[in-house]
Amino acid sequence: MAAQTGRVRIGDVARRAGVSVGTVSNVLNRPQIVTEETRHLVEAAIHDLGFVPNASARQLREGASRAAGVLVLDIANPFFMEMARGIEDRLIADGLTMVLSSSDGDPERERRVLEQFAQQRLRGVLLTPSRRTVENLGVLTSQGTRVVFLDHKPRGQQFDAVVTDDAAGARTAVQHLLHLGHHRIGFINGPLALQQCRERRTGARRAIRSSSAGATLVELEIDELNAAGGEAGMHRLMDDDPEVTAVFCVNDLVALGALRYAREHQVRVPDQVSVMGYDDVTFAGELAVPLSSVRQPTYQLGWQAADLLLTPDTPRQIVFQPELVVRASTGAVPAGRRRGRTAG
Amino acid sequence: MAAQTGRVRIGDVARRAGVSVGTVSNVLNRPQIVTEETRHLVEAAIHDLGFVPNASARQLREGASRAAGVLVLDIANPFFMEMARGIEDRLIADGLTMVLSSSDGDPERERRVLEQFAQQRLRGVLLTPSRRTVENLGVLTSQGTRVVFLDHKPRGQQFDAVVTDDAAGARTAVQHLLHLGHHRIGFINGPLALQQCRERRTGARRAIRSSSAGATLVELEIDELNAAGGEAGMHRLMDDDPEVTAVFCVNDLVALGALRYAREHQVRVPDQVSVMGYDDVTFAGELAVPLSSVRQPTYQLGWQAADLLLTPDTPRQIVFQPELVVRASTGAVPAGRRRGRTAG
DNA sequence: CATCGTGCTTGAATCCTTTCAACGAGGCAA
DNA sequence: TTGCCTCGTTGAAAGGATTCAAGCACGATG
Repeated sequence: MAAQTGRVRIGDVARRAGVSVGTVSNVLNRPQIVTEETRHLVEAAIHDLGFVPNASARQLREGASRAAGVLVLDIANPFFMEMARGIEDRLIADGLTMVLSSSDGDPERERRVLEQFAQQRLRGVLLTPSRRTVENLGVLTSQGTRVVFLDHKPRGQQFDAVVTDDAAGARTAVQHLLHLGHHRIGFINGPLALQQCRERRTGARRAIRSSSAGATLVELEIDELNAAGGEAGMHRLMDDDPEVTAVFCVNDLVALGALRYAREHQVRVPDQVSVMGYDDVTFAGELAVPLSSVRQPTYQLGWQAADLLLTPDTPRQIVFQPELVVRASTGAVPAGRRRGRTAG
Repeated sequence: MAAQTGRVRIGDVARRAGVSVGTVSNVLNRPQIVTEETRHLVEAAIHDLGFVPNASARQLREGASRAAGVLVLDIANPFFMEMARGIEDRLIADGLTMVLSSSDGDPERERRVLEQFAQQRLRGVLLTPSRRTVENLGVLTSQGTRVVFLDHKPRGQQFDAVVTDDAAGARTAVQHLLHLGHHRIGFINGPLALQQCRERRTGARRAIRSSSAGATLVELEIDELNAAGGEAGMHRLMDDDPEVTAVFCVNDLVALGALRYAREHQVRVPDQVSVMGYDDVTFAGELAVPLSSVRQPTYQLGWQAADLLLTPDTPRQIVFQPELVVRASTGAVPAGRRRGRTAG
């Protein structure tokens, strides 16, 4: 490649190879219809000049870009990144790129990102919704951009979606705690603006309601779905309601924080308090107290969602079932707290 | 916003507002030079028609996109995502978007991504290099795209870079183990194609060489920088060299795997073997055996790198110093193994 | 009343690639 | 030799926003 700094256009390549621009374009996009000889000529010219096609011009002409957008709630959460991996692998198979962004659960930020996506005329958008997502969606749909919901979907709407049954997962989690004999259960939940938080609440409540012995769910809402939030939540919970013997955390990062609080305040898990997470991230099994959790087929979820985006005539909604993973962080109710045996 | 499905162009807006396309463009890009009255007129038309500017057309004309590219080694590693957060926050301040991609340490994949970046005429690219990065860089530099190296830089080259002194970090880590009395130290390293792996090896070796009592570094290379790799590496190490009393892992995910292996094979940490990580990711302190590690100012690293990209006349290279974090996974040499006391 | 200035608006030119109807060359059949 | 086909190549048009020199209107000044 010659030391070529200036802008090299397709016309320069054509001139150098002694062919027309149309032919160069053909070499780039439909090499099979070009004579081998011509092709070599053009390829040599491209190489010599260091030509790199201008994606903007191509997109402008083609009307759509060769990328799909992905908007997740939290880029630092390994759960979403595992999902992104599944998405990217599927996209690459069709020669598409992934544009990844994070809303941090902030509707305004979400709006900005979706606006960007719309301006880019992406081939499609995959997103994990927050409460106001549907309003923000207008910019995309008005451009005819396909949208697939990831992990959750807006209630009662007919969008394409690949989801796990969060209500069922949360229900299973709380049922697990009930089976262990707990009857006063804390629930450290995130902002209810998030679909997943609402769904998981629904499931948790459902489990409580259908328990034969009357049990209580002590609900709590934290601002940020991370370890710091979990720590703060556990703090409030332990202070406000010392009767709680088990805590269900809305995800594993939050549970991580809850466990941290317990360790630092000499609350033994699970002897004094059981703790349950959600998502079953990589390190859940490796913690000081291996964390009981609810597993989702994360990679599959992403892969399927991308697949749905690329093959429009498949079924519209795919639901995965989550799976309970029991480890050491959940156990029987402490002796002194068992129902009916308090005091004596 | 009217239900407007077809493609709306800037000309349509102009016609509807009764002004020229130039004026609409001015409203979009330099609202301050347009009369308030005209501006309102145009904004109303934009809203009514549901107009969304076409980014491709804009970029084509402007010659560069309003985004910067970020290429990391592993999208699933919380360390890199924390860095990405720093980058994005800095970019947003200048109205830029972040395009995030992952090379998985695969030079061929890296090449493809950089090619994509080049075609997109990005405002700049931030990347964590693998060995062959410099060769792959040609496509970018020929387009005049600014490049800033992240976390590591190619040896002996004059590129813009924001790095931590990895050699120093690894040296500190191994010195810590030496101070504890270990003299046969395992080193589970990743592919030497990765700059960071080479640097850390350099530091580790340096520490060994300058130890007064002759100590040995037992080096081992694994294919993948993740927990599975760490588990396999620990396995090989324990089998091949039972004399090893301490293991330095090239990063925390690898250390996670090493700890997992130890737990599953009844190797007590740190009583029988000390384990040391690198990066100090979120959960390092919360593991079954809290992990000693080396902390980098991760978020700052990303933020500074983006800042360097955006303000070209600042110093060319910024070096952060890493910091030793001692936790429970490292301890004194087991009694029976102490130097000079073996057997009796 | 004429002239000059100020400041907003105009619209043609430009950015670069893809597409496709039209063209031309060469082979084959009549 | 002429006509017809096939197959590869050509080149002009299209795609949509930005830019900037030129135009215009209106108010102020001499």
